[in-house]
Amino acid sequence: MNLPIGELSRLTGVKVPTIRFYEQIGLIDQPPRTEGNQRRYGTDEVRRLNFIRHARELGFEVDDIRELLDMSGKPQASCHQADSIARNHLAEIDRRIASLTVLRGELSRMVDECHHGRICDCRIIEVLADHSQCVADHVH
Amino acid sequence: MNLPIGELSRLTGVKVPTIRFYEQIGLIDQPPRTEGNQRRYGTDEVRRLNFIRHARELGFEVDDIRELLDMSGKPQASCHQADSIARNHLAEIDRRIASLTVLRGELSRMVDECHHGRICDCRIIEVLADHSQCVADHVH
DNA sequence: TCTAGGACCTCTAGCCACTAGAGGATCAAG
DNA sequence: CTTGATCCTCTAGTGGCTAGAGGTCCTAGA
Repeated sequence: MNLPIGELSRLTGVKVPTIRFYEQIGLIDQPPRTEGNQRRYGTDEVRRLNFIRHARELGFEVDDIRELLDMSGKPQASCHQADSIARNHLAEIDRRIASLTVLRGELSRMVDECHHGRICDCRIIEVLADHSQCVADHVH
Repeated sequence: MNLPIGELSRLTGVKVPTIRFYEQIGLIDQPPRTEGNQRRYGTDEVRRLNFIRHARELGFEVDDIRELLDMSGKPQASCHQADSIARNHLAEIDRRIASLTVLRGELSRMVDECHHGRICDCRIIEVLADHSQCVADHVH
């Protein structure tokens, strides 16, 4: 216990400036300070910060994490809301994967059709300059 | 020709403030102005802005677009560089899809395991609070 | 007890690609 | 000539940090 910020950082894998940032936006509480004004943390903060890191790694936004943290502090409440946050996030990830996959298709077609000649014959530049052409080709 | 910015916006699908922003960062040239200081555009800007929009839709970054625009103005040059920009971008998209897919797997497992009870029994909260547990379960 | 240097502090600014809004000027149709 | 839609500049905000300046504190070794 009584960890300085660097130690907390090492234990949780969250960078020192990021911890201070999380404090600033109210994601973690202001910890007690030494007489010389340095932050000192306990094991609660380690848990909380780990929770935050896991959630960030799973792509949750800070506002979602705020709610999830609130919930984790009310063990008797229904987990309906947590479920709904997670499901929405999952749907969002699905949307992103879908749109990146469409993108990937177009890009890869573009790259495949480039015959490494001059700019004036280059499909990459051509497609960018006239996207409708590209779409038309594709439909055909 | 001699289009006001709103008209250019309608023709290209790029919002008015975004056009001004592109001018500010030097992606498009400063156009001539009326006596009353309003921007007037010609067909060149329509083409250029369409190019930019297509490239943005394909997820290219502004710096890449800058280079691609430069190239499209040098039709006799080799398209090697354009090809390389596009290939790098494709690789980046692949990386993003891969990491989102891993994420999707974890999230969907979490959501599936939630039995809609109380927070204290909720897998979603549990996984976030102790990620190692989750990974261990998965490996097992 | 002193000192060195690593860790800490606050504050500001920057990243990307825009978006929003205030407060005012201009343009074109009727 | 009036009206109201469009235009202008400027500043600030978005998200989630990251970087750097300029300074203070803590602690281990001499």
